Amino acid sequence: MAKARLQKSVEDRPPVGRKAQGERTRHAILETAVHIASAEGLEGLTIGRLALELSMSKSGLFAHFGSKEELQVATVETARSIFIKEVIKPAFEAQEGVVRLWTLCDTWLGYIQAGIFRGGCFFAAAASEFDSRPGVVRDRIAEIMKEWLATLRKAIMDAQKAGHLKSDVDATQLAFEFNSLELGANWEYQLYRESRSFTRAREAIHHRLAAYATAAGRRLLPTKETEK
Amino acid sequence: MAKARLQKSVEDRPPVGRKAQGERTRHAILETAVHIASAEGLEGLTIGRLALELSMSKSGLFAHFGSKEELQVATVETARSIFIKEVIKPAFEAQEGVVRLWTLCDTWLGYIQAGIFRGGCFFAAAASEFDSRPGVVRDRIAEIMKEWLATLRKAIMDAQKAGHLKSDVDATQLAFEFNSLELGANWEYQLYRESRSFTRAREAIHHRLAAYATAAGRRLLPTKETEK
DNA sequence: ATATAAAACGAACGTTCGTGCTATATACCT
DNA sequence: AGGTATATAGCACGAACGTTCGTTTTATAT
Repeated sequence: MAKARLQKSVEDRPPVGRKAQGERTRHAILETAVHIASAEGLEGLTIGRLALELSMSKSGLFAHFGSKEELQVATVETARSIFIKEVIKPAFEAQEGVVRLWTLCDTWLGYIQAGIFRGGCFFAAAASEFDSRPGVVRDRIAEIMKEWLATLRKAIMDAQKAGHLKSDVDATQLAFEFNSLELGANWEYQLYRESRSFTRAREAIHHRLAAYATAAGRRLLPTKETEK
Repeated sequence: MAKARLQKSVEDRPPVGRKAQGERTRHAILETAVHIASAEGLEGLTIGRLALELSMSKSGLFAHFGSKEELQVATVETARSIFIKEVIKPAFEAQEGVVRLWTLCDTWLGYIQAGIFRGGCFFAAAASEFDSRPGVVRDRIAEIMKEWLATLRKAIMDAQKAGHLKSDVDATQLAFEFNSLELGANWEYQLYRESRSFTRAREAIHHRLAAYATAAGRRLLPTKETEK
């Protein structure tokens, strides 16, 4: 009785205690899983390989998930957190409007360039692997990508509302184009490892932003010299 | 004797004879392999599965290639032939210049839309699967993609030479952008199966062509109503 | 210090993978 | 007709796959 009450009060605190050990291991597993999966794919991510890399037993690792599919879903979820931390959050520290929109694209490219995931964009790889493989994994990936496209679209519309972009620009269309250019850069970079791919994508996006910007918006856009 | 002479005259005709039987089987295998691989990946393309689909024995099938890697390379090569037949050749029947350039992009999108490969663009899938997996398969894929980018780039430069596109347009940059938009459409379509993805890519490409075209080039560009 | 529940383990399951070896059937050449 | 290269099949292999099981270790709450 007293036990239950005490435990309850601790429940949402930083993970300490016997129950927390599992969570910590699980987290470590997923951290490794994300990087293997981004390079070798979510199917190439094998439980034996994962166990070996973490020097633990297959069965001990497996117990954390109950099935490979659940491991895959958990891995996707972990990748999403990383993506949010590395791309979304930094961009949302920028001022709403055309600056945030540019930062969003720029940071995306930066996160590929920095090699946050061993195999480039986790979701580009995962989407192309699972797009013709029905199931919960595919569904979750599709959801997350919709989320991302919506974020991009909203940033565009916010930039319009702020008077930085002309109002007759089709936000969905522009979001599609930006996303394509980013995926294109990722794709080319993974194949040829030339950083020019990123320059090209930045160039294309910047050019489009400058073309669609109002006078006010253009003043806020970084000049080419300012770009890193 | 008479028989032999007869055979020689037939040599380049549709394959007949005991040696030809192997070739025919091999061709049939690869035709099936390409479609499985485009959907399930070149690694997911398993010899057992392939044999089952063709109702022949694993070993009998295997004998045609000697190793899985060789089967994969041959599959990539087959996909290349199909791509050439379905995309490159039709475009090269169009007049050199901005029309051929547009046709090249339009046909590319059409070949995805038509579902020539079960899993969308074979090379988009293969590239993203093998980009972090060194070996001959990866190398061949990278070569073929360079080939495609070069074709796109040359079409752009030819359009410039023909006076259809402004000469200050950076052909490599534009080729990158067009390729990205196509890959983006393929990616989005595989996930959500909405044909709007193609409309968006066409819109973006067409818009760019119109912006970069000379007066002469603009006259040759299909109007939106003309587009299929 | 001891009871207890969570966490990790080792061994084995039945499949499927790619790859050999050996034998048989088929089609051509002399 | 007989010999020969080719094409396919049958069978077995070792390894790796995801998964299950019963047991042992570990950590904490009392």
